[in-house]
Amino acid sequence: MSRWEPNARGRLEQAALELFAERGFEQTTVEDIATRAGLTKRTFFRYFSDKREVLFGGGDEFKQRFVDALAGAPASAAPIEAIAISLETVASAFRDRHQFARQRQAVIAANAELQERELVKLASVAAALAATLRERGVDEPDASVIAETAVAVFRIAFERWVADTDAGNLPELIRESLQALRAVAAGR
Amino acid sequence: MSRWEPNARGRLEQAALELFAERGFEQTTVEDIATRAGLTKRTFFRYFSDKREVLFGGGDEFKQRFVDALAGAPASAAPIEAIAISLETVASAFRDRHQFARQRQAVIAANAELQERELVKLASVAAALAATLRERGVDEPDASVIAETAVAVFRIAFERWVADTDAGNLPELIRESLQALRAVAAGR
DNA sequence: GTCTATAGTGCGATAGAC
DNA sequence: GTCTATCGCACTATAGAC
Repeated sequence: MSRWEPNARGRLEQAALELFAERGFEQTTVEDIATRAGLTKRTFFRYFSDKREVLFGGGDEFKQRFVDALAGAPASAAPIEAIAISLETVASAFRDRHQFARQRQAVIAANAELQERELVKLASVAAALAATLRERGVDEPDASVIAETAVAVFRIAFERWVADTDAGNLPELIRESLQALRAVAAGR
Repeated sequence: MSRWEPNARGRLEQAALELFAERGFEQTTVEDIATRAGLTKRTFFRYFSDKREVLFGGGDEFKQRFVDALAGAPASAAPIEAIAISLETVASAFRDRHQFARQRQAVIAANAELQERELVKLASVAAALAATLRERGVDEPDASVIAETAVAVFRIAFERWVADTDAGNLPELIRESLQALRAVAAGR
């Protein structure tokens, strides 16, 4: 038997999600989480810079998926088409995650601090998408407007997706929201 | 002479902005702010629920300006036109505030926690605009898509405005960003 | 692993205004 | 006297330093 149980990070994330769901984010101390994971508070802060971060560990990977999909879109695609490809690609990766996403979203929805963290995560996605669009030759302010709008569309579709008890089709919801955007911008 | 100097709230806001600019948000304690304002920490928390709030006191008024301008747009105006009216109306109110906005934005830009708070404020504006659009008969997801996009456009224009040393024309920057949105959504 | 600084809260005391 | 703004103190939890 090894001195340390494996996957300390995963155990902390799991313990935190359980405890937040059971008794709420504020009613859970970092010490509680660490104890349930069989670790100490000090170890928690080795892995996560603050209490919220334990729910947002994969943030960079999430952002990177958007960026990679956008960078991989055909150079001939118009910005809005390239963005559509990026959003739908990321969306399709959530296909089997509906239950988990619902659970996580419920915890976040119950706490203002966590919602803030979520907004920051999405803002960083938007910034990364804008940078990638500039690399594709899109000038400002167009790049920022497209990137921010794309993230808004993704978020709205995602919220509609998790609000539903049975897993609908996230890419389809994305297409709907993008279509709404096109219609609105055209003045309809 | 009265026991209490008037305008405790304003003095706290002023002291906080000065101190944050002088030595940064994290290097300023609530006690520092209260002391400079001639008050105590306990009194600070009577006015502001947390340390960041002192920079976002007028948040509800800000949101209400967007909502009122949108609600006041002609019923015949298409959603995108009504939104344009709302954004430009609010923007024009900043005409004489360029210097103050720059100062405040510099403080916010220097600290991640304050940026979070700013995102929350803008998210609440978006939610209020979406609700107002629904009252105007716009269905979901269109209402949310328009509202989120509108706020993104405002933010991008505002950032460009404060980034400039001399006060440009904020409503004009808004029109530019909205035009970019229309062009992009049309696939150009 | 212990210690410290700070954010933020609860509650009662106090000093004025009326 | 009542009402209200402010203060003082004790307290918990986070977060980081040592």
